[in-house]
Amino acid sequence: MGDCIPLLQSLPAGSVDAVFADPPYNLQLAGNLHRPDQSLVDAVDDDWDRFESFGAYDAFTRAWLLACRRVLKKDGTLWVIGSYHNIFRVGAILQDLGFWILNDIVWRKTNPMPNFRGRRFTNAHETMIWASRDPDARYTFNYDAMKAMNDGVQMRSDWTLPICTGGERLKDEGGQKLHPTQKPEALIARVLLSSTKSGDVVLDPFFGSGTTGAVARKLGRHFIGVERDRGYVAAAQARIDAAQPAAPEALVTTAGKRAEPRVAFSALIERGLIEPGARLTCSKRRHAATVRVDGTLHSSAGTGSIHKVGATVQGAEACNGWTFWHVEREGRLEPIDALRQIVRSEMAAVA
Amino acid sequence: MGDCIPLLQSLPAGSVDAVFADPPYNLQLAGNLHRPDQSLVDAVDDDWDRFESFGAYDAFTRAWLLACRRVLKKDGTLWVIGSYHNIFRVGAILQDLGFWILNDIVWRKTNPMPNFRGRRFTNAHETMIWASRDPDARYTFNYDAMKAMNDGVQMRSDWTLPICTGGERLKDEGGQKLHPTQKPEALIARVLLSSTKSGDVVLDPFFGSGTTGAVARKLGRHFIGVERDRGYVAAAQARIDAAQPAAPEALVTTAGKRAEPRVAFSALIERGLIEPGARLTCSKRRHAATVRVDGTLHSSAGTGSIHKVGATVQGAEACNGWTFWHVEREGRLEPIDALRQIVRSEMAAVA
DNA sequence: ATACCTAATGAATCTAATT
DNA sequence: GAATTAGATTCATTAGGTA
Repeated sequence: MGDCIPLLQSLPAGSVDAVFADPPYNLQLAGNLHRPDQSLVDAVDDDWDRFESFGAYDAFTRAWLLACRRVLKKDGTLWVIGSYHNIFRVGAILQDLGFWILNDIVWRKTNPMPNFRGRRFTNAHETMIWASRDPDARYTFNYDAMKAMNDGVQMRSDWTLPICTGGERLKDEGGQKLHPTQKPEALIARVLLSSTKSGDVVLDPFFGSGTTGAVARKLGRHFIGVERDRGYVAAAQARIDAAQPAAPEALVTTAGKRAEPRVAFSALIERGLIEPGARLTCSKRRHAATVRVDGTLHSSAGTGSIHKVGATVQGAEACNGWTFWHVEREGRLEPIDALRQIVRSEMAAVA
Repeated sequence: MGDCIPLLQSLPAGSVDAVFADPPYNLQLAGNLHRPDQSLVDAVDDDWDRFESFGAYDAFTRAWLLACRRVLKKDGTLWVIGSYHNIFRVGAILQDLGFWILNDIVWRKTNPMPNFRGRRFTNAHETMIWASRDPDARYTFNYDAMKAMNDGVQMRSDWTLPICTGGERLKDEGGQKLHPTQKPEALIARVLLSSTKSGDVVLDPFFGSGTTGAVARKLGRHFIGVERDRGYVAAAQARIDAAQPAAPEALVTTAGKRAEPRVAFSALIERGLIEPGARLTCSKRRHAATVRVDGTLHSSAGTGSIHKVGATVQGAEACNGWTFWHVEREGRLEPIDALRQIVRSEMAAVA
């Protein structure tokens, strides 16, 4: 328990195989945010996430990265997770200190918080940087384990996982979330399975609710966790005591690919399968509509999605636009559903 | 044709709506890479991607970002694409210069190059940063068009698109790829559709094969492209000349409620759609108020606009009175928003 | 036991026009 | 330029209650 920067000085140099760090993001939030239903969003406004300036954040970042660097073995690697608020600064400083970036990994959230005001893209991911202490490090990468986890093809730099909710999310006595930024165990598990060996020592300088410790114990790794908050330390200890070391294969969560991934009509335009301005008709050419650049249809009867316009022109309540609308190819009318299949086959490899 | 940093000085300040930049990535490749079948990977080893140090790359980055910042309108936005080699440095410098990050966007490649040596995760994505010139900018974001493109739900910060191959990839006389890092048109199209309006001016300081220009022309945007290499300039010019602008009616994209004309509640009274003295209730008849001749509401909780009284009776901070308040018509409760639509259609007929 | 409805919530740099 | 007013805005998932 304590501040990681002075505390890490007490550890011997070159004693740690890997670092996983989830530092403050420096969110710089101003004012309150409400959902459309008027409820207040519970923001991360803790003291530990407040910094006076980018300069202050940079100095903090440099200090903890240097402290981690000292305790890392020469072939060790370091992971840092962050968002666009801080990850660019962290990445640049880490390069300046001599770390060598091996990959940046995107955590795609299946269930992110939406953008309530409709003024930006839904912030649906976070970024992790994986770096070795030195450019010539002989780091650990369990290539085949990762490939096996990914259905027999190489693990990519984008990982699709849900955020930490439900029973996994630690609660306080009042039933409220114990820690504002608890990470899912599946995320840390993939980190440790990819870049550490059984028996390795993993250091987490911002231990929080102890996810790294719990996962390390389950996966047969040793860990060192540093945390300033007494309450978090106690909760983490209880959590880790309750964690059962499990067989690794039990932790591998198969992603459960959806049988038929959803395809937006606009994807056909983006793939060049349909041109903006193209004319769609029903199978008997009784109804027609024009394709617009954003993937909506326009007809004299109205404007909207392929389904909505299909329903409108027929005077029906609903319509499956994929089978209703056709496009002329080589003199023949073909349902746009056939084009959707082409996109699906491309996406299937990625899902 | 020329170097963007001096060339941008000749443009008037505040003259550009958006910047899309695909700068050198500073890949720092050493030695050759062969595929498992012994074939040589055609690496990006061009002179323009060589920098002496991180410091040299940072100075270059700061210079072109500053030049772009000068020519951007105050409400303009800037996009930069990069990989883990350079994007952290670009992002940090951009923040230091006062740009305000709006999103980081992950381009997930459906068909990335595999990792041939099996020593890292497949590098399957690139990162784009979208930033406004200033924190308080009133930037363009076509929220409803993006939502329409994404099958009716908010567009997320991760976009899944194939890399540029096949017929779209420009070739030289020898049939070899003309440019080593040509981006797919679908990627740039989504950038321009999301954050620019028809008729806007888009600047690309690293024009390369002219993808930004070709897409801008197709989508009815103006563009300025700067490129040092004479060969690329010629190829880009030919490509853009061949690009067909989309039909104007296809360019119209989905606009939401925000784009519709404002209607004062008093206009409903003036048109006889609501009588002074009429009783309004919420959808569950839990709250009620009376309409006064000047278009204000009166309830036991207070008096004022439809929005203010709606908020007051609920004890909420804000309220959209148009959707909150209902009026009884033919035995059924109908939101007053429906009456607003009648006024709007009358206004449209006159306009 | 199942289906259906309502409520809650998550690392968020979250408005725009008029007075 | 500051203050005020208008009014637009959410997705996936879990949990719990009711029919």
